[in-house]
Amino acid sequence: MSSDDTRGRIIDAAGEVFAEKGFRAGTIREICRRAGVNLASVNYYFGDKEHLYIEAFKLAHPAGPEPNLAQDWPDGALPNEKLRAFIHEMFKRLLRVESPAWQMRLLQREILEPTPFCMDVMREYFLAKSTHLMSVLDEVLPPEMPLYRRHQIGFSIIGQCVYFRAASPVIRMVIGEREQSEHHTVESLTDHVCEFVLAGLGLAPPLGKTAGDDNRLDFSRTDQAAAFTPQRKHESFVDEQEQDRVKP
Amino acid sequence: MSSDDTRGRIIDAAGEVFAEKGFRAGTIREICRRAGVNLASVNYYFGDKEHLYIEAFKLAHPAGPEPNLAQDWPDGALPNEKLRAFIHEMFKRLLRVESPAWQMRLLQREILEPTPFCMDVMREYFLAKSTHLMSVLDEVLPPEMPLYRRHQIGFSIIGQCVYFRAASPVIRMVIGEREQSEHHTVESLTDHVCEFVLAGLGLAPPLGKTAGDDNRLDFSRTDQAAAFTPQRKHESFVDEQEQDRVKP
DNA sequence: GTTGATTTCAAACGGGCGTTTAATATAATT
DNA sequence: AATTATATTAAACGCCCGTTTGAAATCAAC
Repeated sequence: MSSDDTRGRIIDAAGEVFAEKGFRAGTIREICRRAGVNLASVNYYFGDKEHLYIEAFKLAHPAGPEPNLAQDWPDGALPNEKLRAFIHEMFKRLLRVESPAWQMRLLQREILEPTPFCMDVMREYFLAKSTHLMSVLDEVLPPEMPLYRRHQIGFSIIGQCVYFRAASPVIRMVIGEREQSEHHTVESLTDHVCEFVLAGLGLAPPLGKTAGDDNRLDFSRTDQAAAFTPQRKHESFVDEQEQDRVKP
Repeated sequence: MSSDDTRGRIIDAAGEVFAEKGFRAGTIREICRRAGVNLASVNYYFGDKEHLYIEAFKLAHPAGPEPNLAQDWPDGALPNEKLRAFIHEMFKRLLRVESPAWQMRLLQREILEPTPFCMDVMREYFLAKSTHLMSVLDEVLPPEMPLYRRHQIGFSIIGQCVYFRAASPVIRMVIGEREQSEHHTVESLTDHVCEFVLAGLGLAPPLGKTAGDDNRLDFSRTDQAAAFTPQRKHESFVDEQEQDRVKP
């Protein structure tokens, strides 16, 4: 258990604070206050703020046993099952609210705004993650598809997952608090991204209406859509969510 | 023209600096240095740093003429053409390197880490953007699909676009500088996301291999109802390990 | 040219930050 | 018990920040 000694308590508190506010805005004073230790302890145990951040990040990086290794799969697993497991794991980590919730937030922060001193750990982590996803995609994508194209597809999948987490404040502005808490859960988002991605890859039926004859462009567009699409629903965008926190 | 007087030069410089470093890390001193004005000018013209940020953000928000209004479309435009135009416009704004490159970066920053004083402008902007995307999707998605599902699809599309920009440093770590500069251009990424999204919606052929039936599910003929059968919730083979890492 | 308002300027203020220090308390070793 | 090593503490240092100030410069109108 790392939260017994001073050093461990500092790292834990640092992880929380840095994940919440970032490296620069997260202050040593708050970290020490939260850890219940003296201000000078950080410099005593870690030298300076930067090295404390690195230590916290190293702890966050391999956070928990990385379960998604290629050889972990049962031999008979279908590609869509593997893909689903990958996305599910991603959302579980991104959205988890349990005790060590800060690890993924810290990682996410490094993705979107890298600090110069963690590049090596980051590269290692993402190479592993990407390689794993690529190995799954390889079973699905045609062999003649160029590598850059496979990469684009992989990042499209990861990007969707990360976005739902990273942009959640702005998403809440659009769909309202209720819809978000109800439908942007691990399970619901996993279902959605899986459906969308698998459809794009041809492993599941497409999400659009299948009115036409084949999956070519469908020409039954405007009339049908205008007739059946309830326009009211768009007004529910405005969705009476009001939290104002404005300053005087 | 805003860049002639002192006030305008300050706003321009503030936009750049805030877009690069964020509200907190961007200092008034650097802004004034870049604008070539005295340090006290910010407080003379704007009162304080926060109001300067708001002014810069207001200028960034309607950056350029917003071309993507629903009524702008030619009446005969197909849904996939509209979708492509939406994605293309998104990437053009996200990846542009021309003179006012900072507007979208500032907006992107507010998406991923909102400052409390721009919420209103943000909400207005994103409601408009989302409503527009939804109106396009409505022509494609079956009318009985619930609203939350449409929202998820919309955010999946936007999320892909934003991610390619926001995570570009980490993406570069994985694919290398050459592949990124060569294939992560506005046109190449527009092509990719369009293909992927349209395939997911059934407006284009899927990206996966279509030849063999080795491990591929066959959806050659599916009725519409099949598209909405919920995925199995619990994949038993998915990892169960949620333990925290314990330090030795 | 004088007056009066507006704009620029150099300098400083107070506060929060990361970091250091030197003294003290605790533990370990002999 | 005495001595050394280790850990904690309160206080301070120096730095950069946003902000303020009061005087100098610039401009406008008569």
